[in-house]
Amino acid sequence: MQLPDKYNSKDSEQKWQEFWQKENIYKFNPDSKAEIYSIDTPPPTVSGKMHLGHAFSYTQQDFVVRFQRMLGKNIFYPFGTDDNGIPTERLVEKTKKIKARNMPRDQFAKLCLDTLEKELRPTYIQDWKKLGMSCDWDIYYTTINEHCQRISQKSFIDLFKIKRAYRKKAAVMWCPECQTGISQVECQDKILDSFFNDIIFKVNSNGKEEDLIIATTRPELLPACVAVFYHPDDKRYQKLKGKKAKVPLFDFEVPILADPRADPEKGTGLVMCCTFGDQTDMEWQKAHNLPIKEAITPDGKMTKLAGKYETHSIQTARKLILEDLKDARLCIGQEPIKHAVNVHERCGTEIEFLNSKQWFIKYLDLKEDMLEWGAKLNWYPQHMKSRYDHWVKGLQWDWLISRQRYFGVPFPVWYCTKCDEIILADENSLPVDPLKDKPAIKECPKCKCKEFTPEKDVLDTWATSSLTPQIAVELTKKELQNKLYPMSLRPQAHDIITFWLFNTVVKSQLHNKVNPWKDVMISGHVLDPSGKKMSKSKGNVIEPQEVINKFSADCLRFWAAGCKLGDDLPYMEKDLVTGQKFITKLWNASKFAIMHLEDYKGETSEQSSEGLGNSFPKKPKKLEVVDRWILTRLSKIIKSSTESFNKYEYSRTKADVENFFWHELCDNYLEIIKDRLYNPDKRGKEARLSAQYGLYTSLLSILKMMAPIMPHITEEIYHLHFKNIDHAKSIHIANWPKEEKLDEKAEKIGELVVFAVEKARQFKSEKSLSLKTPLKNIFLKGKLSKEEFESAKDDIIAATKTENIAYGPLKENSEIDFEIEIEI
RNA sequence: GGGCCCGUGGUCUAGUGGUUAUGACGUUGCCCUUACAAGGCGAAGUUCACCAGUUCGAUCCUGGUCGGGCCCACCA
Repeated sequence: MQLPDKYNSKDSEQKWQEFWQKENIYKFNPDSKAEIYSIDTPPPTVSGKMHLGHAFSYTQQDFVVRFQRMLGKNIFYPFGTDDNGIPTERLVEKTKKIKARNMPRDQFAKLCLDTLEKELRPTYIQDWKKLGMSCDWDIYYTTINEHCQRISQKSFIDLFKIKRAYRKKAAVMWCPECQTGISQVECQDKILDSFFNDIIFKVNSNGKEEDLIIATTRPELLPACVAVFYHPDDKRYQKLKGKKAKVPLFDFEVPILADPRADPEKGTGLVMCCTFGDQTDMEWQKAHNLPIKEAITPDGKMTKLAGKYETHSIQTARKLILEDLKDARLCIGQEPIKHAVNVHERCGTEIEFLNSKQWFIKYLDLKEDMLEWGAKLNWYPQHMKSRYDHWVKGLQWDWLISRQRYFGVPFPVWYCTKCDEIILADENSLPVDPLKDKPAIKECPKCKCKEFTPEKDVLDTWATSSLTPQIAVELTKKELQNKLYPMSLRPQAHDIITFWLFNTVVKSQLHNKVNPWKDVMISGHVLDPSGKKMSKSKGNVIEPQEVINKFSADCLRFWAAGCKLGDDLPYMEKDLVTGQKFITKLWNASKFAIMHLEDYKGETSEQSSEGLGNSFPKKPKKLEVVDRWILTRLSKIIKSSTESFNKYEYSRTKADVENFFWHELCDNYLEIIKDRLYNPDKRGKEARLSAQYGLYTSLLSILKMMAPIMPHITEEIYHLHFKNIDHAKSIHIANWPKEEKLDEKAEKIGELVVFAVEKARQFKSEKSLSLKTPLKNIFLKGKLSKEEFESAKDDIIAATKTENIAYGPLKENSEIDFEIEIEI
């Protein structure tokens, strides 16, 4: 067969992606009896572009899934998109130049849905297909569709029934930009420039008015000041006990109190407490039963408490108040500082604390259980577990699940207009939108009132996406669901262990008292060449589609397989070249092999009825020693690769197979068997058949072991020839190669052959001779017997192009295995 | 302040209680060898961050130092 000289990755990748889809190669088989391997695929957020980090971690999970599939398992590999919540809102607001809060909720929701449907989702999903992902694309969900809304609302109702969901007025973390409460996990640190301002409070001390200097970064909160604190051991301020301080500009008095949480080292050792400046302020408010003063409105403006500063923004009020303080000589110093503040991870706005009525999931009492749940998961790599533990130990808030937003899953809740009784939706009517729908009951069970107020809030997106195992599994028929859940694997990157992984475990345990999966595999991040995280704001982002266009998906995957699971990897374009070279080498070696296998039918021993490639050809009666050598080497590689893959160490499989293919198979084996392949008249038909068997078996095995990593090129080569004998519809549903009995003796002899071949090559290279230059004499010494040497003699002569070869024994106690002298 | 990870030829990395310490990219020499010249085959290059300890022996184990990254906390 005449094969094209070059492999065209662009055509090939598209061709095979279409083939896989058309032939349903990756389709989950609900009727199969095979062991099920189910994956809780991460649903990517549609509102962003796919970035290299996605490509990196999604291909890594795909390696594992493809391997499991070739082991013969029935793969349940769904694909979803996460498109509800603030990210979508922000994108739609930006592209359509509108504001959600200025239009009716259902109208805005419809706009979001339309935009998703028509503009965002189709091209987005296409990007994932181009990576060569082997998902069953028909098992599809979007976190905003009815299916997900129903499951999410049902989850809420169930949690309410077991008294885990509760509603309470409390101080919550608030984003003034998004105008919603947020949860602990959505906060991020940001270092900002600020000033530490020394402000004068007055205290009446024995009839005299004295100055108290208090340092603060937030003078705009003066109107909400409720107390002044000092440390109980701070000698300077003991005399202030029981006195009152007068707040500057606002001229009201607050108590001066002692509390160990006041740091004597910080500022002047005096601190003002305002509800709600930060978390300590809230603790003080509770501990000392201080009044609640709200200075800030939900949209980040000053309240009427601020007097003449009312309606100004926080920033402006800060500026104005400082100016006024300075004018009144009440601000006597400013020290520029850099300090970390909490910002909302979606928009970067500084977090405020606001008193409001919200829904929570009660779980702070479960910390011990959470640690146990985490310990029951199989973590790959193991050390990622500590991130989970660390997060659990640091939890301080119950999970705030209500969001004062527009596009999301609504709470299935109404309130009695008169008595505020909570009315849940009927479970059979889910999903509901309380803004449009009516509750099932006609009157309040408590007060008989007939009017209800709908809950306007929507659920936190994580309240829905933490249900992805149930969401995916419930897309199948009921009898299967127990087999699919708990799932086999959760793959994801390490940045969302505290968001998605943690929340999913919590929900699964609260609902079903089991972990949602057995294994978790955690991928690392892609860094820029200088080792920094890639992010839009830094402008160092590389788009995977560019990489695929310039190189190929297989190259990208080969690159992603080059680092250990969980490791971060700096992206350097030159590293993609390696994969391309590998593809070229694989193509050329296959071209050579297929050329010499054209007449090889292999007398297959058995054929699989299911079309799974397990019909290995019969072993020829006589196998040459070099062929037994390569097959033994191959078996060892198969064994180690299989073990590595089972432990999610795909990078090791890749490295082992790559090395075996290039340096053992191509550099040596192919060179050694050429003589037998090309010259059956000289070496005999049997010797040729033996070489063909070795060549066929080792190359097919290499292709199969590389198939999870480079699915396109391996499929292409498989179909060019190997399929005719191996009989699988696709290499990806062919059987993973099996190791065979090792032939230790042949392996030793093979080492001698390789030694001679490599030395001869080195000899010629050092003398600047062409590799085809004939050699006159080779004197070999080794610990092998004369007969053992003789069994490989013809192959050594042919591969080194030597006229005469002599062999002698090496001393028993010699430290080296072989010795060689070469004469030209 | 706490936790986790990491520090191996110029660059990125593999790895193990005893190896001539992987491999790739880069550098360099040679070779049109009947698979492979936008290629192949050779060669050079690493005191395995530093210091101490355990050990017959440490790049690998322990402790410390320095440096880098990530996460969490604080954030008046």
